[in-house]
Amino acid sequence: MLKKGVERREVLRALGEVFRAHGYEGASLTLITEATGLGKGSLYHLFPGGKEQMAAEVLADIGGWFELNIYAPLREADDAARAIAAMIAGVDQYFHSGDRICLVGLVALGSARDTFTEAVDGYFARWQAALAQLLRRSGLSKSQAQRRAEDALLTIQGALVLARARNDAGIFRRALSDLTARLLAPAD
Amino acid sequence: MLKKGVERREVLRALGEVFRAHGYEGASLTLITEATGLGKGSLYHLFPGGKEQMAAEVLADIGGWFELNIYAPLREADDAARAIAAMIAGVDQYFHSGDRICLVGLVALGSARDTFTEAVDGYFARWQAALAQLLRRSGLSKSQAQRRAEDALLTIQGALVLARARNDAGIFRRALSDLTARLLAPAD
DNA sequence: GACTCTCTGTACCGATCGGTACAATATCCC
DNA sequence: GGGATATTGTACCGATCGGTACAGAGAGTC
Repeated sequence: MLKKGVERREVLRALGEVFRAHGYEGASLTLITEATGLGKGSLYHLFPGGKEQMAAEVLADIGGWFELNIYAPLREADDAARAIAAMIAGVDQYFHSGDRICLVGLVALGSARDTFTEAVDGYFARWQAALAQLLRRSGLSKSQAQRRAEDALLTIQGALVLARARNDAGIFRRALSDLTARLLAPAD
Repeated sequence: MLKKGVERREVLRALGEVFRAHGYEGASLTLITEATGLGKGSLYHLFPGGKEQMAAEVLADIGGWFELNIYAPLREADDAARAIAAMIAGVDQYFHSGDRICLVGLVALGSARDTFTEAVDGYFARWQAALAQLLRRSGLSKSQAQRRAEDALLTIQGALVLARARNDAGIFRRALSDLTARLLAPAD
């Protein structure tokens, strides 16, 4: 029998990696059973809603991780430089320095976006809001803060795409480094 | 009978839109026949290599478009500001101001990347080389030029992802505008 | 040990997948 | 018009898709 809380989290992690590797459409139940070590019986017992529920929970789990490790620290910080460094470090860790892509970005590009609109939009919306809020506290105007936060998110996503396309994780590391400087620059 | 050159190009355009909308794995032959108006018979007559050949030719076609409309002008330009403005205008046109995603980026994120490594890598490599070459001629160091070109590509890709994720094409337009300024800035 | 209730492996479902075979139909050249 | 060739629609292939049914194994309780 499952130790409910613990095991489910591990299953979600494995599910996340399958969806990351093959996309929502490409992640067949065969691949999923292999990656999780769970047969269809267990899978549909855990997720009666099938593949859609699995993906939804994975996205929610990712959202939870970012809420805890990225957004909340951003909101609560009083030292902007330190908070931004922490965010960059967290992002670097989460994406394995560019070796791991962003599932939310992948879903956003595919046709599964329509099924998970809210999760996808919310992921970026909350991130941008938390970051913009910090930048605003550090002296930027509202619109400048929002624009700069937008730039940060798009840079991270683009760096992940390009790093994977060119199979060069260095692209991601360089982008994060440049981004840090850009976020900390004085208002222009 | 097909007027070979003309019709094939139109078929490739339709194929491109299907792959853009559903990804490589998600683009079923049913969707393809609907989008192209061609039955399986015609499809496999035109592309004996099946789906893989279709995608390969679509990617090659895209590469050709960028070669002609983006890379070559970049290489041949002598006025950097004008050339960069032209590139941005071309990109804005191609991606319908943020309403259309980049198929190469989408393929890069999916598991189909391994099948089309060369096309995906080449698309970005040629772009970066052409842009870096121009920036170098305009006075930047080799490494600065390369880094700045890399930043340009990643910004465009990220803007497309974020614009689609948040369903806000304005993100793409703002990113292109900022990018223009960043590309034209003096060496730092 | 018997009674629950949770969990899981297996067989199976209809639908659809990418791809093939091929006869029928156009279109071309002469 | 006839013969060659290019193109197409349709039927069909085995494999796999996501999902369901259900019997039985496993664990917890008394």
